[in-house]
Amino acid sequence: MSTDKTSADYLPKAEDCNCFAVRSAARHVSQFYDQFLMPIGLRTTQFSILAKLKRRGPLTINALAEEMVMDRTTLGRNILPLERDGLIEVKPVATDRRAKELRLTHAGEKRVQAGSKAWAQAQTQFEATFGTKRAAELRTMLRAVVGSEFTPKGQSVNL
Amino acid sequence: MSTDKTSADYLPKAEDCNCFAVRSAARHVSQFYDQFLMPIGLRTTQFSILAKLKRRGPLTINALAEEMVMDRTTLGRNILPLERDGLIEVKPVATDRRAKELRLTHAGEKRVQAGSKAWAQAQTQFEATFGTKRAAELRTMLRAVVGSEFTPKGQSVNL
DNA sequence: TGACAATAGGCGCATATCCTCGTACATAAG
DNA sequence: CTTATGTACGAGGATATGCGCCTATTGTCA
Repeated sequence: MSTDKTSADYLPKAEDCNCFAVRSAARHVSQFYDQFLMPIGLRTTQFSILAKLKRRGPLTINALAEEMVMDRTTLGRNILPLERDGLIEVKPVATDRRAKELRLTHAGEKRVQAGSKAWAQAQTQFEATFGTKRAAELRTMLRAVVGSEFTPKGQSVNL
Repeated sequence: MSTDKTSADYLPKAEDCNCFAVRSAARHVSQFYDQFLMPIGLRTTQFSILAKLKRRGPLTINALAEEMVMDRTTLGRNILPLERDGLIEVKPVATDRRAKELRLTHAGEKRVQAGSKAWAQAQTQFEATFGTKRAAELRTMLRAVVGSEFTPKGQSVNL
């Protein structure tokens, strides 16, 4: 009788939602890793940033944000506490006065060092429970997710 | 020659980190689903909350938080905009004056209805790209992650 | 019944996340 | 050289996330 009969009133279950699944898992895992990094004085996000800088060397905000699969403005804020605490330096790029280069300081290097040990403990304990092989499979899947372009909502990707 | 030689200075790669993997994927997927829900006036988290309430019926903050794999205080804040916009009602429980019951309003029901359609589009498009079967496998793995108790850092769970 | 542990939430603090709009600089077209 | 377009960030606004500390209430046990 009512007007809505096309799609009915389907109510998505949380178990079916890919978004909810990955978000809730992210919360769960983040809390776990955070417990190991907290004594070091780092959050998981901060450790990720520092470790990435350590590996890649100095990067601009845009470049780093893209690697982190993170919004540019998000990264811009996330580096503030790191800069405040003297773990990174932010310097303008000589060849392009718009850009800013992020570079690990000596203190930052030491913090990464300490964080790496804490991270290794978390990682080991995680995989002891979840399984090393399974964890590798999970990461492979998640990488595929990140690499996927779902063509947001503009339907076609025509430019 | 330096003093540190026990654990060497291993630097974790981002590709190996389970935490980074799930967090970056969560950001990526969240942004995608958000684009569909934005016209409805909902974030993914908000939609999750409303949909859960629709399914489970009225719940207390603690009960809902546990189902959402979310910190109690986080949920307590997340419901504020929903309450402000009249999508949910917050009432004290008669039998326990400490507890508060969250209940969908009529407007909330309609919003969930609209959100469900947007969600279905996002879900469909996600799985069209990522694969329905693969997505199901991924969710299964993520559920397992959430269900895992990694015995945080107190080693043993003795109480 | 009175002390005490346990439970339900609130609040402040700090970060994380992304969007929109605006600014400074760079590059290509004319 | 001037203008149009594109790029790198910043600021503001709003929600998301979790920890530690605090209050109110409930349940328990001597």
